[in-house]
Amino acid sequence: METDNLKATLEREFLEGLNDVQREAVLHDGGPLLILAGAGSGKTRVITHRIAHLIRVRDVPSRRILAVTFTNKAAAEMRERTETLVGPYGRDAMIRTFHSLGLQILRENASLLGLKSSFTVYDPAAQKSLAKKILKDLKVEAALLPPEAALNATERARERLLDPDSYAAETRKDPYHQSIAQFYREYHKRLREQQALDFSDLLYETVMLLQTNAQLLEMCRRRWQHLLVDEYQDTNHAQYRLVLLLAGGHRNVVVVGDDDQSIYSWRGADISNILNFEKDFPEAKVLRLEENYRSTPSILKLAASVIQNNSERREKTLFTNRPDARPPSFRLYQEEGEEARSVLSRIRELRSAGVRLNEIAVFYRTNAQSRIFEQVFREANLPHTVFGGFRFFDRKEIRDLMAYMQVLVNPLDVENFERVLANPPKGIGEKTLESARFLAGTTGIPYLEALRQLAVKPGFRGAKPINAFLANYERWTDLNESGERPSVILKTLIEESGIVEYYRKEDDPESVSRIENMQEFATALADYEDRAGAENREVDIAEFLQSVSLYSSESDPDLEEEDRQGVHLMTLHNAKGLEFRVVFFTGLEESLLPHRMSLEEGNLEEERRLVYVGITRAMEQLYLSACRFRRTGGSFDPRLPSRFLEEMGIQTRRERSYDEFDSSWSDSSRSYSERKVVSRPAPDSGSSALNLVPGDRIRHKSFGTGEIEDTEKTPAGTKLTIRFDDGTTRRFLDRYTPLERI
DNA sequence: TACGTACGTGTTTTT
DNA sequence: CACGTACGTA
Repeated sequence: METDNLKATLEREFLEGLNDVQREAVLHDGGPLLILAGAGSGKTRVITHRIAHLIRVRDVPSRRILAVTFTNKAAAEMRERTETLVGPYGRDAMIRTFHSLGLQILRENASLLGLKSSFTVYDPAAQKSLAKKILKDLKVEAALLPPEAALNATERARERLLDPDSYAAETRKDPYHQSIAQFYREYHKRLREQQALDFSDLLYETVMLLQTNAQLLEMCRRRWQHLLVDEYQDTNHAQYRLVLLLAGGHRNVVVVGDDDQSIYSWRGADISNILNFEKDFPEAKVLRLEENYRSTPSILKLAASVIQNNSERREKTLFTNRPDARPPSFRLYQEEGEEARSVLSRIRELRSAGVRLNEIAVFYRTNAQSRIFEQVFREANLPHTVFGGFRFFDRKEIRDLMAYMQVLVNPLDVENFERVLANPPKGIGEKTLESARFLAGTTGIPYLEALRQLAVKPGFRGAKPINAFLANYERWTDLNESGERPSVILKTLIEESGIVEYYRKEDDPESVSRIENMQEFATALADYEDRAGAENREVDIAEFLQSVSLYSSESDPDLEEEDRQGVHLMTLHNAKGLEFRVVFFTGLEESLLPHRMSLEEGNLEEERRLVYVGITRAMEQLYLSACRFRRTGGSFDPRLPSRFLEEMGIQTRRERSYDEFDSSWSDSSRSYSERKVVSRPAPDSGSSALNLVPGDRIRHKSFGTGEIEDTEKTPAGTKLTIRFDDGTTRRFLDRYTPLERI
């Protein structure tokens, strides 16, 4: 009786504040459920409340629940919010990313794959170094097939679950595609020889394992009786198959997503997974969450005006009952420095008006754009956090040390071995590495053994440094195998590898920070051990490296909370799933957004979704901006305002202040877009008429005199490369650049 | 042969 | 601007 009362109370608690559709989703009995959740419609809320409901009201043991997301950040948030609802009752719920789920299943069953559970997960650097060697061995010109392209193609194939044979079979017979097929075959072979997997393998091999091993599949289905998948619109084929496999028995699968927010097609995401859910599960119930709780009506309206231009989408209308606040605004700046300084001063105003800094975000399309904001904010002492750029674990000295640890765990890992042999420099160069590789490759002996044999080979001159290294390596291996604490091993490596001496150069502040980073790394590992120790878990190097490898490009797990202070700087891709009171959406320029590359790939609709994602992150205030000119690399190029601004009905003809814009825009966005008031800058206000050729002398009003070095016809006009007399080289589009012939 | 430096060249998004 | 390659020196 008492428990019934308790349950009723809990049930009410978990439904409180939810709308009818959200309640229906939480209460959904079982079986397949598709939730089409518009931006800001409370989907994370629905998922976490449903988990809470399952555990506390329906008595599902938390270890029977599996929730899958795409990013560690999202998983962490989901875990946190579940804990808020059910406290320790949710402790055993498995809330993870697809990749970490795969990794766990593979570790537990490595032997079924013919791998040791100590296998290595290659990071992009290791992948690339392996790819280069393979292409060289296959004698494929780098110009024909760059390593990145080869890797990209193989990863796409892997995501489609094509093994090298089926890939070769369906590949066109031109030399380019044949080279890729050949590459894929060799790449896969070498990864396995080196006891290594790459990111796409974590999904591919998991699917293969479950497909070929009925017993294991049955175990997984029994283990996870309820499956919840977030951001379903971003699943690739492998992830999709994984969901079908895991849900196959009980069919208790809830997927949540929004086709308008699919922004990862370039990573193999297939929007038809969400569009066809009802075909895969004909008995599926479909719910639509269309009430937005996040943004003001004018922000939502702006978002709708953009996204409605997409043709491939499920029509839906978001509405909100929130009161309107300050309408979104647009401002055009001269260059990115001005844009950044203006954002800074607006942030200062917001701060004095009581907005906390971590409620503010600055968005941009590419990571390179963060630089100017970091610089301006740093000079102004404005606290800020950059997401997704280079992080602690990406630093060279840290990666080097991780390679040292990695080869202690997996001596067959050639990529990390070569990194270790080359860093810090120890008298072992490219030629030696090549010989060892060749010896290992032709005789089939392990790389380490090849190195040993090379050192005693008559006539081989580079034996001394090899022997010195091997002696070190054996000592470190003994230390590891004697069960020494990982942090002690790391400290030993820092002291004995020569890495400190190498980086300790003169009074370079850079090298001081490198050495500090290494110490910090050792401390982080010691903390990790202590935390695991508190749970009575043994930590080995392999486990630590794994936990780091999956966090590679996200935030540093340790510095997380404290460092989250200040204004958030991030790419649009990083912004998905987050919300902020105030959003500065910067760099809305042609060739940046839509990005030139996407345009060439015919991916305009995805760029539009990116804009949609950006706009819908804003709760109260949204500031859009673009620049007339932008410095990229060495040159300073003119930019046109993004076509998406036109779609929003935003007037971009001349520079306007925020207030001017507010009054003219606020309530008439439609009529602007219908009249197409946006005009491009005059087609030619530059120097096209001069018909400049290499060798001509010119004068530029800002940069002085110089000589035309090169001209190149591009779709946008003729691109001039000018070498100025001060020695600098700059590139301009002739039609935008007034020049004087001298 | 190893390694540092000078130059030239191309530039999205990330688990 | 930052990375990768080509070259020159020890």
